[in-house]
This record gives sequence, structure tokens and C-alpha cells, in this order.
Amino acid sequence: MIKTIQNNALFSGLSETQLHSLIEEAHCLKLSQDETLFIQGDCAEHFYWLASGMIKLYRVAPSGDEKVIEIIQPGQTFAEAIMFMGQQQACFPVSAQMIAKGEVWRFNNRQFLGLLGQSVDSCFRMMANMSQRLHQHIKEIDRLTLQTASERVVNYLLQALGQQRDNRCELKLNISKQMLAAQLSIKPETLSRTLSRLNREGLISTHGSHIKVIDAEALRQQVEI
Amino acid sequence: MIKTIQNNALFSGLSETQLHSLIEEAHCLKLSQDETLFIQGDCAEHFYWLASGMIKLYRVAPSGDEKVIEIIQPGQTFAEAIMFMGQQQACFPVSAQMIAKGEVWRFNNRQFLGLLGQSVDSCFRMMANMSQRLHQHIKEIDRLTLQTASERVVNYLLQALGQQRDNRCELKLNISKQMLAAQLSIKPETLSRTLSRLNREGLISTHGSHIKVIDAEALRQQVEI
DNA sequence: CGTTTTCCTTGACCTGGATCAAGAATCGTA
DNA sequence: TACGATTCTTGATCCAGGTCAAGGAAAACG
Repeated sequence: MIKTIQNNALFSGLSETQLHSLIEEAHCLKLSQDETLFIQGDCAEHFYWLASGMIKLYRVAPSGDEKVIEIIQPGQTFAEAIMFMGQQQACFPVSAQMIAKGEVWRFNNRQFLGLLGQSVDSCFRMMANMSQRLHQHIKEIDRLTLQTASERVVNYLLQALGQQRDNRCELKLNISKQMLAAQLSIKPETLSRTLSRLNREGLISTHGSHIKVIDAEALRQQVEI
Repeated sequence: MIKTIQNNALFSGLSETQLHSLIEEAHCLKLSQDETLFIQGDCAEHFYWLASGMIKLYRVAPSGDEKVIEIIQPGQTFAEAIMFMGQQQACFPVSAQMIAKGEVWRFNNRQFLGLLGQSVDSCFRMMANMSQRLHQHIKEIDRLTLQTASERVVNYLLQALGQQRDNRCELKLNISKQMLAAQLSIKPETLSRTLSRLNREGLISTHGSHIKVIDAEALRQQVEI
């Protein structure tokens, strides 16, 4: 377990001793599907590392609509950026809920800040991490404002294809389609229609959550216009 | 000048000597309206501090549409988060263009990283800064996905009203309406229509770029639904 | 193994906001 | 003070994607 935690960039700069004292104080939470870890506005005294399962970070509109900001995969930390906001505004900007049961490690912000204070190196890792997130958010804003719904779907497929280890053109969605829709900020109906259109056009072929990309080049053209 | 720069959180942690050596190496660029500072994809070896004027950070779609990510006001630093990305991907994710002539100070990333390495305190300030940006971006994503065009306009008015020093209900737009529209991710026509609707409903009254908020309470209700 | 529940798909329709086009107002610049 | 040149407003029309509704498919459960 310690080995896996150490793999995360945030912790990799810490000494063996530092890491031990941190884990000493940490708690491992075993959560089942649909359990809520925290909600938007909760006081943020901890940050988290996901060992197994899956978590969605989301915000809800007054109307009840919800937007999935990010899906957290095992090995990732989350909610770690708020700890630098200082006292004044230390509350979660999003809600977190398990979408697949699993284990979450909870770390104390105050303690971690103390450790960071002892190591400029760790600070730099943390900053690299935050910088990456900033980038992702800018890309997300880009997608939401400059791309159509189908472009976002196609983009997702291509990016998922790129993450494939071997050059297989078959991919399996690891989240439900309605979750994917929420992530892409479209309605499930629209996602469904888009996929069946791509199917009809012969660019992909779908069997449930398995999607085979037949013509990746044509897909790319759909996005680049 | 040094005094004003020092007011920025990023620099406030540096010693007198550090700040001097930094400014020694920095360049002051005098730019006129519409001049481009850098474009998306340029290699990022510097970050910037705006002394006067105004700058828009934006991205463009293949279609030519552009989305204003942020408007930089005097006293703000920008493009400082990329320097932590490491070598691999050190290029600007946005383009920067003057929307009002002014002076920009350019600092060397490598040098600044060196200074940061000497001061954990400065690192913490930098992280607080980045954390704040992350927050803003999440709020922006929220606005884009969970709010309608008119809600965004109303939100902007309320937030601009809140920034007013005294309790005056009259505010002046410091950017053109088409720029505001681009920032809110709507078309100028839609902004115009929304404002004239609010006018018709008696919630505000507009004279060019001067907007008087007549019924702030009713505006708030439009947003909260 | 059937049954209930949830998830996905498809069709018919509607609407917010984009687009296109044509004035009106504002702003330099001479 | 007149006159291009922008920028802003307003009207008419269109369409991507949302909404509502009704089957179908798949998973969960006794």
C-alpha cells in the first residue's frame, strides 16, 4: 500500500520517515457505491487519495442538473489544491461521490502542509501537479465553449483510443453512458444519438459498452473540420 | 514600480535582494492596443506582470471563433503556472493580446524557479495563487455548463456590483460589450438582447457602457430561480 | 428463472441562442 | 462638422441539442 501511495507524484518527494508519519495519521475509508465522501461547501480539512473504486467530482445547479467536473481513478489524489487557500475560504468547491465502491485514504491538510514546509522539492512537485490541473481545466473550458456536442464525443473516443496500451482499436467504457454524458455536458439521449450516427456512418461499431473504432482518420477529420 | 510589483502575492515573499536581481533581468515591454504578446503553442520561457493597460487571454477554435479565458488587469501576473510543467510541455495554452495599450514586465522562468527554490514561503504563496486560479476555473466551468446565457449576464452584473467600493448601484463596463460577450461565451447580439430585456423589465437602466442597477434583489432571483 | 429496476435507445417536438442582415449610435480623424 | 469606421442594437429566421414519452436491453435480485 505504501509503495502504491509513493507512486503518486505528491508523495514521491517525501522521505521515508515523513511518509510514515503521514500515513500514521491518515485514515482508510471503505466506501460502497453511491456513498458521498463530501459535498460542496463542506469545510475542507483533509485531502484524499483513491486506492480503488471510482469517484466523481461534480457540481449541481439550483435546477438540479449536475455537471461532472472530473472522474477520479485509483492512484489519483484529489481536493488537495484547496489547502493553500488559507483559512478564509477552506471549503470544497465540488461534491464527491463513489461511482464504484472502493477505498479512499484521507490525509490531514495541516500535517501535510507541515511536511511540505520542510521540503522545497515536494513543493515543486505539488506545483507541477496543480499546473497540470490548470491545464486540464483550460482544455475543458475550451471544449465546452468551442466544440459542439458531437465533437466532444468524438474527442473523447480519440483520447480514450490514445490511452490504449497496444494499438487495438477496440475500447471499453469504464463508466456508464449517462456518466460519460454528464462529463461531456450533454444529455444521455444526445450521446446515444451521436454514437448511433457514427455507427451509421461506419466510423465505429458499438456493442454495449464496447466500442470498436473502425475509421480513426475519419473521426479525426470530424473534429478538425 | 518595484513597490507596485511587490504588492503582488507572487513577489511579496522574496527578499529585497532577490527581487532586485529578478527585476535586473526582467524586461519592460511597452505595447500598443491589439499587439500580441504570445500565441498559443509558443514556447513558454517567461511569465508576465501587467503594469498598465489590459490583456485578454484567449483560445481560438479551428472555425475561427474565439473564447476569452481571462481578462488581465493591471497588477496581475499571468502565464506563471506553466513554468512548473517541466521541460516536456512548456508551451502556452492560450494566446495573449493587448486590448488596451500598456506596459508588461517579462520575467525569466528559470531564474524565478531558482528564487522559489530558496524560499518555501514563496512556494506557498505561489501555491495559494494557483489554488485560487483552479477555483476560478471550476466556477467558470460551472457557469458554462449549468447556467443559461442570461444567467451569466446577470451574474456578471451582480459580481461587478459587488466589486464596487461604495454602495453605488451604477457601474461602468471597462471592456467593450463584444469583449464581455466573448468572456461570457455568448454572441454580442445575445448580450445586447439580454440587457435590453432587463431594461424593459425595469431591473436595470443602460446608457452606453454605464449600467444602473435598479432592482438588485430581482436580479438575484433571476439567477437563483 | 422470471420479475423488477435501472439503463439505454429512438422518435416527435420545442426552444435558447446562433446566424444573417440592416439600421442606429458612437468614435476617431481630418 | 462632416464622414468613414467601428461598435451596438433590433428583427427575422434557423438549427443543435434539450425535453418528453415510450419501447427495448441489460443488470440486479428474490
